[in-house]
Amino acid sequence: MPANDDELLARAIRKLDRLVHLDDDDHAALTGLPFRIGTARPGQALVREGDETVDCYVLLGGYACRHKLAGDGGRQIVSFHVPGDILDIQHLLLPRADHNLEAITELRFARVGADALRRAARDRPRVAEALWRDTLIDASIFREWVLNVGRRDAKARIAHMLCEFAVRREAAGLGSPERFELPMSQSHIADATGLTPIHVNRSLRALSEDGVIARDRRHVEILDWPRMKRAADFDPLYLHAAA
Amino acid sequence: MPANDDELLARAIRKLDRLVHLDDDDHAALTGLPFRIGTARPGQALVREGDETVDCYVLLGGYACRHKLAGDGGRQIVSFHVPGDILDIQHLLLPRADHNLEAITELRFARVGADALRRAARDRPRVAEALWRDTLIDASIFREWVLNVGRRDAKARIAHMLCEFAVRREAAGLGSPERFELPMSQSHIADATGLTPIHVNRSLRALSEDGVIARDRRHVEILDWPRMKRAADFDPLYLHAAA
DNA sequence: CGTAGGTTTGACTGATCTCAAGTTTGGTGG
DNA sequence: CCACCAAACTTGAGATCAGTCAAACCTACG
Repeated sequence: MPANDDELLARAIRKLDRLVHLDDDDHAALTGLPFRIGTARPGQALVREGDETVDCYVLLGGYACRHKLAGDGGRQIVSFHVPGDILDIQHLLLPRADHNLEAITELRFARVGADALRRAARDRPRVAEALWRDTLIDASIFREWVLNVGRRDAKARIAHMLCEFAVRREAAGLGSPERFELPMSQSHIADATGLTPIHVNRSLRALSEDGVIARDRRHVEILDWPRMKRAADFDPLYLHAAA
Repeated sequence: MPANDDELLARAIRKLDRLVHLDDDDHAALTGLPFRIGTARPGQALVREGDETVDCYVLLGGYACRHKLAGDGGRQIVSFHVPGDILDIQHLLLPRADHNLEAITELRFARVGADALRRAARDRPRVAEALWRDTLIDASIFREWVLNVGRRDAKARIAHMLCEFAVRREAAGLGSPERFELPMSQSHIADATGLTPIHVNRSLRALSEDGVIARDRRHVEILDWPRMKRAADFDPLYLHAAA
């Protein structure tokens, strides 16, 4: 496991490097960016809808989500995030946040000034391209979520969310996709899938009874990956090998 | 109304100019891009999921949508498009299409080579920024759609879709948002909102009976815009003044 | 006209929600 | 180490929104 913040940040940059090959100067431009380390408690909001945007966040440790609120108080999570993810890149170019950014677990992150990052992107086309590409993959994931919430039944929706999470956390170097600990509560899963926590609970049990997953506390084991993919209607094309 | 293809293309470029101010050289770089005019019939696919990406499309006339298919055959429309929209910008940087692009009405469009457009973006930071910004607004709209489909009931979902369409077509210079013709069938609306066509029909009737809209064939009139916004839980912040 | 696609209506079914009540879990302080 | 508490999880019963199946009815267009 990476030991310190610098090494964790270097990982995030390597991730960008995988999206678009960066040369030494590009690397230098990114590693030279000033940043401040911050932490957050579970449930704490980092960015609120309507906020003016000042910083981007690089997740160093812990899990976070982005969500929006409906007028009737209903909450919709639009994405989950794992360490190494760069959050709120969209705020480099959009003046106001259109959604909330919230810690799920204890969080450690680096704040990078949006101005400085925007300047790096202006000066170095490949840096801009890598960041842009990252946001395009983000958008592809949102499209898949629209499909997930709009056209799949409860069991498939939840299974799909689990598949995506398993694959993305593996890509982030957090271990095997076959068995892992879920950082989010069943309420989080409900808000991500457009269901109620009660129905999430029942659907998770149904998936266990089907024999595709096993659960123990918040640990999930995917017993039969091909069958799980079928149950989830999961095809990782939409992740564009970001994961 | 604009008379010819060149004028229609100039409109699309002016739209980018509104996102990020472009100088004369930027304009020249864009207007100098080679393009081919194409047309499509209603229902015709322009891009299919899995396709290698070669071109971007600028919508000159008619309406289009992007959609994804679930394993069980269910279809989810993830966005509607009006003349002036640049489609498939994401394919500048992603090698394979993760969704389908389809004509709703008779369509007229310009195909621009992805290579040429990518080169323009590399050479001219402001061009890249404008295109990037356009894709970020796209992503914001997808987030709102996740919320729409995940957390609003049928009436609100449909009302929200109508509000967005009304605002965007007005922004594209296609006339008043108070009264307009819907290019899409009730099946299209169903696929966009995650409902069945039958329930869309009933919900549209309910909206009429509530007195917030009036319908005649495919014409829609929004009788009371403040009440409509409330019924739709519509707040245009997420459009980031793209519309 | 005749046909195909789109719209409308009705009756019934079913997935998911709501309300309500336990139970387990993990953390905190004595 | 134990008692307590809040949060999360689990289960049950009944209600409801939206889906399914089936059949007319438009309406545009060849």
